[in-house]
Amino acid sequence: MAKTRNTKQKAAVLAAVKRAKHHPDAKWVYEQVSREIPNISLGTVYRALASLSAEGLIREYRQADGPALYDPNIDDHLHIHCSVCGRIEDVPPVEIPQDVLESVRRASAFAKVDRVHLEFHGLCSACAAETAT
Amino acid sequence: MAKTRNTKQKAAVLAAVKRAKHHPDAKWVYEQVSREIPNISLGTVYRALASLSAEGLIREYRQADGPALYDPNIDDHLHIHCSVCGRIEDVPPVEIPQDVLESVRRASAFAKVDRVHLEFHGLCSACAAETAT
DNA sequence: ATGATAATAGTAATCGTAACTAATAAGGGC
DNA sequence: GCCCTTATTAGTTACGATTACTATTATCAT
Repeated sequence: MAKTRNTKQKAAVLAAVKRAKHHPDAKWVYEQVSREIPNISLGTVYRALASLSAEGLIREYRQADGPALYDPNIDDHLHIHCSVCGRIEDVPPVEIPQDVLESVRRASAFAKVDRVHLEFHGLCSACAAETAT
Repeated sequence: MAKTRNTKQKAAVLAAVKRAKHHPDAKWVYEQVSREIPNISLGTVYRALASLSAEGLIREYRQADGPALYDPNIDDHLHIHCSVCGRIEDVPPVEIPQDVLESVRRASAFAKVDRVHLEFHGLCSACAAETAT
């Protein structure tokens, strides 16, 4: 909610993430934006990514292993990771039933359960085709 | 499956994790084991933790943010994180129905879905009591 | 016991990210 | 359009977690 200024750096970072066909990390974004603004600082990219995420224009996806990824798709969705090549695809959201959440809450003696992190892992079709040979 | 040797370092690391009442990280284990083996190397702790995890004697829990945690409980279970204090509790496993997994598989055009990472976030009772005041 | 070699201590290196600081540039008011 | 305040930047250093490297030590099959 703080008044944030429009800089060409931030605009370029946003544009780079939005045109990404995958889930880029900060390094990829830095390389992209560097073509346009050769002396941009890596720190600026990190700051822009954080602020764009906070503003809800992109989504930060903190994977368990490896760097944070940034997602041009801000609609509610989940991810599936290929355990061979690391490829990540979007999938529609999956709801955990309320009664299941309630049983988790009771088992843990927590006051409430307000967020569920759900991610899928599998084998993408490309890797499946390769392993088959 | 490689022949692994029994060293007092590895035994001490295993014992430290097993007696932990929480989900310790490598640093905590290092501090614990250092009392027993003062000149143990941090690298040795990391190596022992990795090898014990590979042998299935403990479980590695790679959280999205912060260091990897190690779990003395090797039974199938999940975790719930308090978003205020970071406390982590074990909870019983929750199954995702096969038809849901199948729809995820179809949506992603993956060949198969073989693993689901599921973690809960909420407010633990201690933090709830504190916020209430 | 002894020899091959896995594991160790100690250290340096790597990776992703955050923090710092002086210089720059948005953008609101005139 | 021109200031002026101050957010943002470039450039750099620092940091935490982890891995890699290397010479030395210690396990364990023979």
